[in-house]
Amino acid sequence: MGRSPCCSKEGLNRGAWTATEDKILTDYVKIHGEGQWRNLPKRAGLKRCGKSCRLRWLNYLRPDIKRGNITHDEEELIIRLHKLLGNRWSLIAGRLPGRTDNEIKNYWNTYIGKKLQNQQSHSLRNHKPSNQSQNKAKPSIETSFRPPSKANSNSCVIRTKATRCTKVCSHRPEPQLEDSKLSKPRPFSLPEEPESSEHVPKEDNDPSNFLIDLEVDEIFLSEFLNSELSQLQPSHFQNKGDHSDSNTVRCEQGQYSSTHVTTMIQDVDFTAMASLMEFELDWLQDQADPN
DNA sequence: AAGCTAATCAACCGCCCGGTA
DNA sequence: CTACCGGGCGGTTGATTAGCT
Repeated sequence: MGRSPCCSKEGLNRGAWTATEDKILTDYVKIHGEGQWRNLPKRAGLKRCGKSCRLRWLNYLRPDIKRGNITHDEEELIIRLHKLLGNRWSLIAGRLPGRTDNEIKNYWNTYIGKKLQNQQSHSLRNHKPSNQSQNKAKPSIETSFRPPSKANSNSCVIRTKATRCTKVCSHRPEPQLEDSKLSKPRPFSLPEEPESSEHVPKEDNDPSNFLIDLEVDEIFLSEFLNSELSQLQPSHFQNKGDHSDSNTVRCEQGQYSSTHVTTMIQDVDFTAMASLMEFELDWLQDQADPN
């Protein structure tokens, strides 16, 4: 039994949103708030699917959307979060204020993934490892990256052709124009040596300072996943029903869905995790009350 | 200058999940 | 327990744009 479609597609506008549609949607959400997306188009007088309205609002019209290029620090954070969370774009976006999952996903698929691919192929050329060592290689961020299908056919090909990224702007103030269409960010070239970040000054209000708390998260999550979960029964790692793994967190070899983690949390020995929790709680307290 | 190619990213699609009646 | 609804998510598509020849 299939689901009923979210809306009748007949007579609805598709494709790019017009300024008028944007205004109608923005005005409506400002007055009535988010939610009830299915009914929103009818009530607001938009010839759009409710899902489309939600997406437009979340990815483009929300007032807290951060426009402009992804900074070097944000990129680092994305890479590290992706290492932890895999393609959980919404979770990753949750740690990057003002960035949307769609934006991060696109950014990953274009810049970062490509860069990592290039780095990988570069090291492969340099080291030429044996097949055996290749097969036993630990899954990494590089191998977990999957480029868009269009690029699949030649995903192993190293693009030597220059791209159109000619603007070097690793850290610059983003334009804040009224018309978001006019301020549409254009691509920028990634630094050749991402490790050197000395040219990127840190500001106090720089959201990329989230890197700091990521240190805690990463330690905590890694300890949690790697130590406690490894002691659990294999049954814990089975997906419930025949659902796909769309809601799972990939962490090296294991996959854990949020519900499984909940189940596992119920089963683990909490005293064994006390020190980890204390560490996290201390840190949280420090954040809440620095004095 | 024109045509071609590749990159970008907003938008779409389909599936899944949680809540509820 | 089941069906349905609303919403969210990740993967994919395609129009637009920019760079190259």
